[in-house]
Amino acid sequence: MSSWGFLIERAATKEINLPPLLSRLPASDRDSEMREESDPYGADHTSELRIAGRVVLNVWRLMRSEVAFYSYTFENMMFHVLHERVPKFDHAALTRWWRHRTSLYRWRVVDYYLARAHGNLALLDQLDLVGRTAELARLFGIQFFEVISRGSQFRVESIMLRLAKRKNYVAVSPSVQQRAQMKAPEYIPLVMEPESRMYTDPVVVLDFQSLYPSIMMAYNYCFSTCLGRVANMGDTKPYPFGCTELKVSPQRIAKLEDQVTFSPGGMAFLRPHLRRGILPQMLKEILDTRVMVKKSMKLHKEDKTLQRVLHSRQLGLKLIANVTYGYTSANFSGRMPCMEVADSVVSKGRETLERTIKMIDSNKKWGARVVYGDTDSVFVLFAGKTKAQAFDIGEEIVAAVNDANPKPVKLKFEKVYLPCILQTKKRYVGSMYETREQTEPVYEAKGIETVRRDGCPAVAKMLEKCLRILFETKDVSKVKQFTQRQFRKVLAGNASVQDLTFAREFRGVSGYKPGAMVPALELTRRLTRADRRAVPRTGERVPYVIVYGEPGRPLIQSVKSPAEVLADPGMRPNAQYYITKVIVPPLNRCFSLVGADVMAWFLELPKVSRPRLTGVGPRPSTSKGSGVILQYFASHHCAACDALSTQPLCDACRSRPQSTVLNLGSKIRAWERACSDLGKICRACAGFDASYQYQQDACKSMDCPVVYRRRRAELDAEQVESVQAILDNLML
DNA sequence: TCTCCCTCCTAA
DNA sequence: TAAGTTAGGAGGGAGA
Repeated sequence: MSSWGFLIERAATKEINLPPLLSRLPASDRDSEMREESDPYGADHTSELRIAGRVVLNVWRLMRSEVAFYSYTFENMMFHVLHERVPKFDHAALTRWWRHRTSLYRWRVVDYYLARAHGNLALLDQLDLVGRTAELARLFGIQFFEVISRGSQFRVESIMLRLAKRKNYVAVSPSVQQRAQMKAPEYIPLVMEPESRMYTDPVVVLDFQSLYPSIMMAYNYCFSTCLGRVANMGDTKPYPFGCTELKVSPQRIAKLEDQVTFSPGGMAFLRPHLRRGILPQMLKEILDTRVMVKKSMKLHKEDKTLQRVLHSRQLGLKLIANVTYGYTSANFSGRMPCMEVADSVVSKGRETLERTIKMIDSNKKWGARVVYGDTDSVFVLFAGKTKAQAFDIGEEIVAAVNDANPKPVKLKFEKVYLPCILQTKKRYVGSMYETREQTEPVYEAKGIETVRRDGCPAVAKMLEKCLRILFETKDVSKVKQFTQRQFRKVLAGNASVQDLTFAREFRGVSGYKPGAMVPALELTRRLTRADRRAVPRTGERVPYVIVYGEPGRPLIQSVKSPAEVLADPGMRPNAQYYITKVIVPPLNRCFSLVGADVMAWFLELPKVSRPRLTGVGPRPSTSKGSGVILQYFASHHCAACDALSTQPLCDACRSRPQSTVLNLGSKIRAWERACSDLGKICRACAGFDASYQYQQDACKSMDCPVVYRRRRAELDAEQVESVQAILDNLML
């Protein structure tokens, strides 16, 4: 939007087709182009820009698949990846400087853009993106850009087909119709419904290492070894198999009698001595290589560069092993799916897990009980046992289970939770010990709001803090104390707007069903009316805040961008909404399990806490909507004590002028000091000297907490004038 | 108030 | 033109 995209659009208005000129084939305008926003492919995937003979990297899109953040703006990435604060100036300021007579100002613009160009390269460098992509390309035997632009099916095929070719196998290429006619899967992985409560006894987590790949290896499951359904055995005619058909004569089947195994789903597979499957062989090679790579990592501990290369290599190998199963079950987009193989893997995995659970539960000696399990893991409760005992018996269980399963299926001791909360399927949190020697536990959460990015940061922070307090002190009253303090902060309007900002991925203007109520879409529609280039890129995370609105109106009308909220003093985050709808429910989902009611804690708070008054005295409203909002929600407050009042000062404060004068004076000083201090920090960060005084040129970064606080402080300072007037009257 | 549908994000 | 899978919880809106 602000680099090549802008230049190309700009050139187009001058009737210059820029992309070919950037390419290695300037004469051909066919292979270099910018994809349209409406283009279903490309826009949401790699780069919207295609330049012949060059690899175009879209840095933020790469970052998006690389790390999980609330926002992927340049400034936010620079801070979280490189721990560097960089300013963001708006086009107006940059234009003003560029047109300025003195070169000092013009240089500022050049510096600004140079810093961005360098920053992009520094980000790529820091994450070693080019190095790792090249390593994956080597590993899978595909091209550099294909690592980015193509999916995992391509990678699996690249490796699998090389093996298959040696054995003279040819892969089938089913048509779309054939794929659609394939049988539906019949098995699903086992996900237990946990007993939803807090566990104060040790809970041991055991999981199977690479369960699906090891099952394929252990039982020789592969396209090339599958004979299809037992029910079809003996058919003289071809019977359905995968996307196509299979024909094995009854005579051959009879001969094979002892040479086949059956999956729980009723599929027959050849034993490995008769024919070794391609997939098992491929997986074995991959996992053996991974073990080798890990060994050599241990050998070359000092060589940092080599470590990095080896690490990404072993990660790539793990990745490819895990998606091999996905390749066989890709019934929507698959290029060669085979439900018979995929279903067998799932059914065998399920059977393995069920067998494990039965084994643990039925062994009285262990005194253990499985309380939860998901696909390849079991959570084992040791009621009344110590942590040390849990480690001992856990190891014993692992050994016993491994004895009962063929190689390379392997159960592994993962960790002990003490204590933990199991909320629902796929949602739990606990204090984790990974080794016997560990004395300080590590907080770990899965699936709950502390690890999700669809709430606002305030929820994640509060929930995590509350859980830590609970785990550390086992004292719910301490949690209550903390929670109520935070509620008061939100009610008083003292919470950071940044912490109350949601961010959701934008799917494109045409990416939603008609009538879908989506904040990101609603916001985009409104903002693009002012600037049609303001449409977010597909996949970009769009931030928004919920402000006070008219009662009874749908929530969607209270969706505002953080910039709008900061620019308009009439808008305040909707404290009621945030507390009762956003913060309390996730907290309650945890704390109702220990008998607490967070909503009751909130209702206990005195009702006087109200949204802070934004305008003192008569004050022109800066936007059309704010008048309405003020009318409904911001009743007038006393400038000195914040109590409700129709006058600028309440009767109580007017009756004791001396203390009120002091109070107002110190308020003004505090606002001005905050404004000036925060301004200093921002100017230093943006590379201005101390004398620089133009406020309108200030940094506009929406990802910087200092900028947020500064802009709030500026709004407070705007009140100085009216408060000063009240003060003057009082003195008179 | 309940149900259904859509959207979003995470676990495995 | 490309696209690994399913399970699962949760919130919001519309309509019964």
